[in-house]
Amino acid sequence: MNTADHTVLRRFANGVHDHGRCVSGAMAKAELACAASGRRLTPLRRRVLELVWGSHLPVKAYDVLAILGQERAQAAPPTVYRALDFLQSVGLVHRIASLNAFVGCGEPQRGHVGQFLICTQCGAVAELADPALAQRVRRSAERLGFAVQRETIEVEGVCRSCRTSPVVLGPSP
Amino acid sequence: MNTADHTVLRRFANGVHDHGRCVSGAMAKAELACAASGRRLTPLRRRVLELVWGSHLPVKAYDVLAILGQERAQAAPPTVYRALDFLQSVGLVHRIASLNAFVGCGEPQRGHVGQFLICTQCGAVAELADPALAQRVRRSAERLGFAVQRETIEVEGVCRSCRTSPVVLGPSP
DNA sequence: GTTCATGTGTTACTACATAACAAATCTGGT
DNA sequence: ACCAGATTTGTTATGTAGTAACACATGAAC
Repeated sequence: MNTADHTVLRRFANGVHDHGRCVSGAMAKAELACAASGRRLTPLRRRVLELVWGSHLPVKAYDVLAILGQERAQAAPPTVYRALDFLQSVGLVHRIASLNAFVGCGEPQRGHVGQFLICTQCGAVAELADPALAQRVRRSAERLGFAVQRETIEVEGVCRSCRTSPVVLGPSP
Repeated sequence: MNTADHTVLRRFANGVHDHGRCVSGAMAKAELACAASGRRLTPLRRRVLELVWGSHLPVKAYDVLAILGQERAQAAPPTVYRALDFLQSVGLVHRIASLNAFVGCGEPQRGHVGQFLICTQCGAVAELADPALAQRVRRSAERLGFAVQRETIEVEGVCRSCRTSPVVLGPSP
């Protein structure tokens, strides 16, 4: 669609799409990623990952907990947070610090620099992987003698579809 | 000290320094910034700003509350959060999302792109203003049709002084 | 099949943040 | 000085996010 698409790890859910395919694709990649690293994708962890992939919106831990609680009698905060910690450690989900929420990762195999675009209109989150940008951050920090371990870039703004077809909340005065 | 120093809005508190001057300087700038924008720097807000500037480490809201509670009988969470909201709106403090903590801003008058270096060893936070980097982020987002409103860049790593004189927690085995 | 590591259940708690309304204080106009 | 409206602060209560600690269960490895 444009020249930078190869850097997009996770798209905005613009327009109608078969979200079931998003989910099943993500689950398949998750199986592979876990198998490759010898980690166990248990039923619980699998289910939590599915719930995080429930939409293209970031998902709150306690929302996951609420749904999980309907499905199994025993579900407490640690149940969810432990699963999320695991999924993060394998690179299957990311935590968005500015939202206290989680999103599924579209490309768990690739490096994770943590670049996110957050639409303030529809709430959807896209993930980028722009190595040049990451490199730019690294150099800027290293000029000050700072050794970078992890970069978090969270950009708020309005996504394309919300710009072209903005949500109207009521008649303008 | 190096060619990029003009981009440093807030330094790591490396080595001994007269922190009283940091604070008094910040308070003077705060008075100016508020006067310029017609906002009121009340005694309460002033005191909260001083407490945030208490060190070069990020400060938690409830730590501010604890100190404030010793000084005045009436101090509840809203007391602190309202003051912090005000100070943020004037650009006098920043919130570090990944830490749930606050730091004073070294240059309230200048644009605030929100670029932070967080040392995982000593906990100190530096603030940068690298317009080229901000521009790079903006362009990367705009290629996807995304209109940037606010950029948050929080980089974890090890600062220069912690690299050169690392904190030793015990004898190495 | 016993052992050890890993995963999950359970209870309790700590930390972070805001809603809603009441009281006090400041500001500008007369 | 006085009043009216706006802003700031006090107060109570509640909502939201995340973790500690320990018990129990399950899996893999020998």
